[in-house]
Amino acid sequence: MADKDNSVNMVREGAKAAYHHGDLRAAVIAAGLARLEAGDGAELGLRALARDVGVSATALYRHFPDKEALLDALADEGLRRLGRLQTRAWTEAGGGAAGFKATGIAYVRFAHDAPALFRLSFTRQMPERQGEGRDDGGAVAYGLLRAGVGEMLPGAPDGDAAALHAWALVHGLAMLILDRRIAWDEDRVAAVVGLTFGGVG
Amino acid sequence: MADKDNSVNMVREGAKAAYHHGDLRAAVIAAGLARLEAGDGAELGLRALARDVGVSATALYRHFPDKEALLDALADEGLRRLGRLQTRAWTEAGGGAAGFKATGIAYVRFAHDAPALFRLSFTRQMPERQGEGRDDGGAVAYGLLRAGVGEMLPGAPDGDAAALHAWALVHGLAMLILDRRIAWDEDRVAAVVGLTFGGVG
DNA sequence: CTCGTCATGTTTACAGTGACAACATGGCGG
DNA sequence: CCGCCATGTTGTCACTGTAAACATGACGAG
Repeated sequence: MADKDNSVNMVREGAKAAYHHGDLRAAVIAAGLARLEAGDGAELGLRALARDVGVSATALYRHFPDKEALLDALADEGLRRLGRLQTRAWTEAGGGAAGFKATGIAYVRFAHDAPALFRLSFTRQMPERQGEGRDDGGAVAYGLLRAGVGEMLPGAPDGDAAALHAWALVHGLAMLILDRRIAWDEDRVAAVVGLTFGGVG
Repeated sequence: MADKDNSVNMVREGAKAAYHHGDLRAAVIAAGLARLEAGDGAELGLRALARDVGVSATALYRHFPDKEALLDALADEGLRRLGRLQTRAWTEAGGGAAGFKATGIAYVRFAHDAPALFRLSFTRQMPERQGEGRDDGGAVAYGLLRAGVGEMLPGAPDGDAAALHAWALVHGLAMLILDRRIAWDEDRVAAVVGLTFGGVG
């Protein structure tokens, strides 16, 4: 009658299940992403996450030192996806001014489409040793941004400021939309982004 | 020896303490702000907050339906402070282009100076009934922004887009700084903000 | 084949959290 | 004087992240 205890036990139903999972970690990350994609306020606790995979909660500690590390892994995957979306938008628009603008819009759209993942990805604070060889998933996104700015404004007096300006603009739009300060409206976003990113749309 | 139990009891030391606090709620909010100002990752739990005020944890439920409501109150105060800082920056700079720019910089500086409070203020999602007479603390800030844009660009083709553009820019900068994506550097911020807000600095 | 090793997963347990119900306190109006 | 009732307290619950001890089974050495 161990009913009142705060057990972390999971109920194994299928006798099929092997003792070792094969590739937990990957499975956990997948489950986490799925949970993030389903609902903005999706709460992902260790127990819930572990149950999704069909494993006991503490098993996750064999693959992540603590919950923070798990969230970091999810965040990194989020940045990776964002980078992919941006590169695709760039190429599909044929590069140049239109491509650069498309990149910015893709950034905001990603935030709108996957709010929880976007928020998680950027809310996670950068590690303290940030100077050196950061190989964050976000590196792709930022590299693309710099490249875009370089192509857009070859002789800009302050390329750095311009790049930061563009980034801050789309990031701000994304955040304001996520926090429901403003409503999602692709045309409006395009108009605002066009003010800085140039291009006619 | 009720030592192992998960009691919510607080240890009253002074016999001085009156049974009724007088003005809890205000005291709780003050304590919450103090806790937010001390450290970025300041954790504010009900028990800790209640202990600061010298009251039992569940007493807070007499003044706030739940923790969310408490956080909402703190968030509102944060927006209110932000609005005050912006108006002051505006007047101190003498209005006009310089004042508008100062307003933007004040926004980012506030985020840097009170990171936890800023984040809390904007992370709190707007209530669903957002259309009508929102009397959020943020109303001041946005009104100021619109006024600034109106003064700056009287005949702008798309004043709405310009206002949103300015807001998103400073909000994005603030968020990127909070999440340590970029470092706080007032000169750099001023340069970036100057690109949109005009003014020579 | 048998055995030991070792990564992986499970049990049990603990301290902490937000929240609710039942009870205590004491100021204020009839 | 007395009872009402807003305010504060005690006890308890379900839940969380996490650590320690234990179980399982794949795999290489003798």
